[in-house]
Amino acid sequence: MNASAGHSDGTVGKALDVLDAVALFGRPVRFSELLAEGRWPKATLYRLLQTLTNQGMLFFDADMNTYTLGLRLVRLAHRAWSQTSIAPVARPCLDQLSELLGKTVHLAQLDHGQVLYVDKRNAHKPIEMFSGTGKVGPAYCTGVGKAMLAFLPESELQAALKAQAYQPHTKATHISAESLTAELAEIRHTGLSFDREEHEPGIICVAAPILGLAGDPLGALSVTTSTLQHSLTDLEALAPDLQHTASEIAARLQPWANPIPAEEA
Amino acid sequence: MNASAGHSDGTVGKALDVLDAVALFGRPVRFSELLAEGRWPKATLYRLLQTLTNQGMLFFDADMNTYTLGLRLVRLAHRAWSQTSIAPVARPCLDQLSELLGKTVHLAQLDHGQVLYVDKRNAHKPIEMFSGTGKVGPAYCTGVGKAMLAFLPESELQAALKAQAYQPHTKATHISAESLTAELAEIRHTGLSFDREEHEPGIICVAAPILGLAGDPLGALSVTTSTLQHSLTDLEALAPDLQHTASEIAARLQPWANPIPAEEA
DNA sequence: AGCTTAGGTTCCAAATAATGAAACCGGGTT
DNA sequence: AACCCGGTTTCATTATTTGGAACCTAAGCT
Repeated sequence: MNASAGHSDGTVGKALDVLDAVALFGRPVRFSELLAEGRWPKATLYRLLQTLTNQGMLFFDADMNTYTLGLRLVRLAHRAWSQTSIAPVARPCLDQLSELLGKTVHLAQLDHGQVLYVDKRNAHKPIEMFSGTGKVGPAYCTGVGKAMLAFLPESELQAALKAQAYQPHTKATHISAESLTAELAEIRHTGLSFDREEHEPGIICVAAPILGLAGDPLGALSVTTSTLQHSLTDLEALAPDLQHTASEIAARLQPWANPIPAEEA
Repeated sequence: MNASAGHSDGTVGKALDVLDAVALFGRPVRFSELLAEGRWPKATLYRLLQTLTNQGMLFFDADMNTYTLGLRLVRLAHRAWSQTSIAPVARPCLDQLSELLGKTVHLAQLDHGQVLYVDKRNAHKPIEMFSGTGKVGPAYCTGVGKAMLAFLPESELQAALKAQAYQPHTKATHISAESLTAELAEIRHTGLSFDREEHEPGIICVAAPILGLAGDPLGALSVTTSTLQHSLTDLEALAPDLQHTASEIAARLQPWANPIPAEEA
């Protein structure tokens, strides 16, 4: 019945919940810390952790008595990354764009109506690490999100629109599918999408979709800044570079679009 | 009773095996393709896939009737990556070294006696994508592998030595724990490890370990080239740069090594 | 059409694995 | 010594998993 991200089916579900819990801590966790969440009985949690550790999904540091995400997961990570993400292909383009503009650049994909950030470059600073990438965000109130929604085929768009939360993060946030749809039409025309402080006050961005052969959105690219530093007009001036990079990425993605395995063991 | 295979404990184990199987395909997989592996009975595989899909670890494309790695996995993957892999921390250092030397550079970690490549930079070419990273290789016949083995504490070393396959990939490959152990002693002295065409004919490399506070191997760094372009002596000349970068990475890793949470939820 | 096959899906009783309260350890503290 | 705390193990009970076989379809073939 409960379809939300909870305790739905089976042992596997619970095990994965534990995995999530460990991941969520973002640092080595002690057994008791997880137990304190009160989500699992002692013995059950213990066995679950043991199983996951045996399986290499978790790593147990015997010295500290702590659990961390395991190397098997890292291995899966690479596979997941290179299979479901356009990031590896887009990387050089992102580098280039980032260097050219010297601003914060995001690369995102759409998944089940939500935005998944798959890569990022920070303004000049000596490359902050993975911050942001892997995070999931809303589609209806972000530049990249809207850029992708705008080019979704009708059936998928409807599903995606339904999946949005329409929470008023700021005064500018779209709070209904209707107002959003109106803007999407415009985005479809210009091929450009703006975040006008719709997600966070003071934060604005321009985004462009990365389109496949069939005009379907493969991903989106954005440049983010704050109202303190730039205006929307400033951002609009960056559009050509953005769109150029977007189409370059699209071009690199072409061959991959075909069903060509082409991989050795 | 069944303790032979080592894995396959419980339902979770099987589910994760299925996950691996899907990941291994490297492309959308049909139910029947997985079934054809003969590893699971029909109904069982079906339910496992369903569970994993419900859990978001797999994504099911209803049009094509295919399974792919799911969003939840991708999210976990990123966490795993940034938490248990030294790659994010080492990234800028790798960039620097790669630019300095203009050669192929590898970053690896040890996983159950095997080498896991976690990052890579290719010679000058505009950065070939993720090729290699995420791959697992042998420790006994690679530069990075030996570099890490050499600094393993005795007990772990014994376990790791046993885990090696000692397959004679080339004429230079170590084919026994004894000859390998002898070289490891030398590596421990010099802090430098060579691959003298032990894995692939014509391919040589220098590697240096990345050592933690306790002298334990956190990972290893290598520069690879071919005998057509360079000699071992050429590579030896790069040692200082290699080792400098290795210790720089080690230094960046330090704070993480200490049991300092110092982070809010 | 009729007949057959292949890819998926569902049933159900038996076999198995998960469960969790409670007991148990080992080592610090009071 | 008695007590607590974090972690580990036991064990009878319970619920889930299991997988052979039957069952759908939607193609393919004669």
